[in-house]
Amino acid sequence: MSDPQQNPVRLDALDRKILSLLQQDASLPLEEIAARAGASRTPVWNRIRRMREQGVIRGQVALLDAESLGLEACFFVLVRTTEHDADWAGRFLAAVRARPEVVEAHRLAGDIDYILKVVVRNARAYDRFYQSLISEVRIQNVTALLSMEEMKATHALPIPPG
Amino acid sequence: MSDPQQNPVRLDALDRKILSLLQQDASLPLEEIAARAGASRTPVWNRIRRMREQGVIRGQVALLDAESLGLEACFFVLVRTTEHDADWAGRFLAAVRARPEVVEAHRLAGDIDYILKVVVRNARAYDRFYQSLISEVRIQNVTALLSMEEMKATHALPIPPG
DNA sequence: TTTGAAAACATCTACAT
DNA sequence: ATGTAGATGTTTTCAAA
Repeated sequence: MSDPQQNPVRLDALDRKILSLLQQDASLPLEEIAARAGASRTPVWNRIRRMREQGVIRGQVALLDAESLGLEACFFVLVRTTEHDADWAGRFLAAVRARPEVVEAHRLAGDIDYILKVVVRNARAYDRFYQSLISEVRIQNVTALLSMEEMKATHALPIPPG
Repeated sequence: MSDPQQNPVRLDALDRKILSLLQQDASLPLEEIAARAGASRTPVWNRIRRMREQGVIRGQVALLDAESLGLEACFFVLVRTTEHDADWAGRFLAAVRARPEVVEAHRLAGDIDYILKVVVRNARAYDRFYQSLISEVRIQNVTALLSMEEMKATHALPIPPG
């Protein structure tokens, strides 16, 4: 937690194995993680602590089921703007950060300026979001891509080999 | 875990408060969650157990820092295909599921057929992924959107009010 | 809902390898 | 740097009030 992303940290095979287990299931007891990683508690625990301090492990969260929460619609929103000054960008950033239905937002290279991932109850809720967003910041062009089926979704990053 | 997404489960305000806390930080002690939710341990614990059984809570994972792992590039890949038969779709699904660098894949409504989110070390690694994918399944047209900046990224779903 | 208490677990230390 | 072992405090889990 102390050292947020001080870039490529050196990780050995045991570190990577531990990370791989933890990002699949962080509720495993330490002893189980140690067993599966082929080591014993103390070294595994020391590595976990070190990786937390280094910021490699950012935290631990519960994953919820969108459908159980009544969140049945997911849109990817492609945004083009004519305005590229810092003031506009700041207001757009604030608008996006303030809306919990925007679960992801990226600034892009190339001809589309931004992509958003928006999770809402239904199409009507998306429209409310959209109207609210364009009333707050001027946007040249918006294309909404509606997800019909989540084929794959993981929170596990691909851990590169050494 | 027993009852995967049996759709809109009834949740009261306390359930939602608990979920909101857990999806921000699942390492909080039960007592802390109870205190912040304004209840005591046992009822909170019973609700957490119930929501796990109902599949509202899908699990608990560690979140890793992409940069620390040397994963500096993120692409959104827009895929168009001419082939819409079940066989092609099955092979595409298998190809996508087999590749850990694809962290998300959706089948879309409309003129673009699929969107993928791909996390890799750099542009060269993306090109390897791309070459490998198109050698495995025929694809009509691919547009890759390169993320220059992750403006927002959360694993927390927006929890709708009652 | 609260309290209390048993069992499981994480955490840290010390020592040996 | 890793393993073993154990001490300590915390947390989960469950029973009972």
